[in-house]
Amino acid sequence: MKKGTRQEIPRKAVYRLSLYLRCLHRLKINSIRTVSSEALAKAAGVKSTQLRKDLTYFGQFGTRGLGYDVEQLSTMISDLLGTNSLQPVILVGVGNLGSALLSYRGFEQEGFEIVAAFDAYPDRAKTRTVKQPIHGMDKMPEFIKEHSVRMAILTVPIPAAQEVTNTLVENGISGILNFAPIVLHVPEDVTVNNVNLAIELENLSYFIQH
Amino acid sequence: MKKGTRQEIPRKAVYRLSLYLRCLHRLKINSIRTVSSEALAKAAGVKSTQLRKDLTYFGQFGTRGLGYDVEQLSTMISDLLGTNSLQPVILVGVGNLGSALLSYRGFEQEGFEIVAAFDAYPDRAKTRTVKQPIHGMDKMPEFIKEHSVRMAILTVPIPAAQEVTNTLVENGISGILNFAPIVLHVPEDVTVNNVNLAIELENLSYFIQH
DNA sequence: AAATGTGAAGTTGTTCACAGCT
DNA sequence: AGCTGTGAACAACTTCACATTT
Repeated sequence: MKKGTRQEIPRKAVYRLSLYLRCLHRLKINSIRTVSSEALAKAAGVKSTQLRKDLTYFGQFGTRGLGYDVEQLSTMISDLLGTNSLQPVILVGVGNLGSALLSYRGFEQEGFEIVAAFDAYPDRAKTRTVKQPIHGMDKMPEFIKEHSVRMAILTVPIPAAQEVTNTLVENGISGILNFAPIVLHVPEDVTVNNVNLAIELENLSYFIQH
Repeated sequence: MKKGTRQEIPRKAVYRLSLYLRCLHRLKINSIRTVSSEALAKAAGVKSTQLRKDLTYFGQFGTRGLGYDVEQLSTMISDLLGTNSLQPVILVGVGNLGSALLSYRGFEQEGFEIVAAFDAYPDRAKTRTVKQPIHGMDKMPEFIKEHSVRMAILTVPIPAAQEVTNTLVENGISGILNFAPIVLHVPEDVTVNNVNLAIELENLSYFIQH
């Protein structure tokens, strides 16, 4: 249905577009107007041919013999990713990790704002000093609808993860950043990105010995 | 040099081995002795043929007509990944995210112990209540050598990231879990796994609108 | 009968080589 | 001359089909 005439952008390419965007921001700060695929690719840690191929998935932005306009290219990528306007995000599960993420500066710079947090025991969670309001789980459905929230960060314990996910999905969330080390089952129009810190370490552990 | 006769295990397969290991642990807890590739694959969210192929990269563990011995298979995978013995890890950069990770329970269960933390301003960092000792950066080289630490979690600000990385590498660290949104340059015998939370959100942002 | 192990086929993602602009 | 854009070649990964074992 969604797979119309326009070609799909490979998952990995979308990920790299974010890397390019970071580098373009840095160039902009340094008042650099134009950049070649070679230079930008190097900054992002990829091959220049890959960068050019990635861009062709959604258009042509370069000038042959010259390179890319930094301002224009970053606008095009931001538009595509949907980070030009500030997007509201909610966080569910205000434990250690959850409260750290609530205070994490890295999101705002990239166009995301954690507007509220939810926890099964909001009073206990409130002892953590964060600027966002912390509500009970029962307030979640209404909040999501009222504020048209589409993305959620999930930092609840394993036993609660699937049930909370169901509630999120039922109320209109279509993107979940999941920190619970478990496979979440969701309808196919919902995207889940898993971040599993223990697995990342385990992965390192393998590569340092082989 | 290291690439002897034994076949290399694809990066993605190594990652999935960790997923299988999680599922096997859960089966063990429920006193389940034997499992088929079909059942285990389903729990891990992959196809059964992929699971079997992944396992053949490093051996044959199943019994035809029956399946895999849960205990034996999890031991084999743990051995391969190197998580059978508790591994010491250090953390550098005790800010919001860093201190959250210091308190995060998820690591210990999987065979990793954060034994110490380092920060440029250890006194400020010490106001955060974590159980690990927090040292100044100058103590790092000696500590790494003395305790034979090989893995590090990097949660320092961007401007410090490359310099700290150099120090880590010079003193024997060969695996880095990097949370700084920047491409780290390291010798090829050092492995860096990047976790970039803002990019994960940006990625979600793309997929919820396409 | 049930389930693994694996060569071969298929798919996806990456790099090359070079044509085509500016 | 310099650098982009892209079809074609290549490489990596996934799935299939089925022979093999218990």
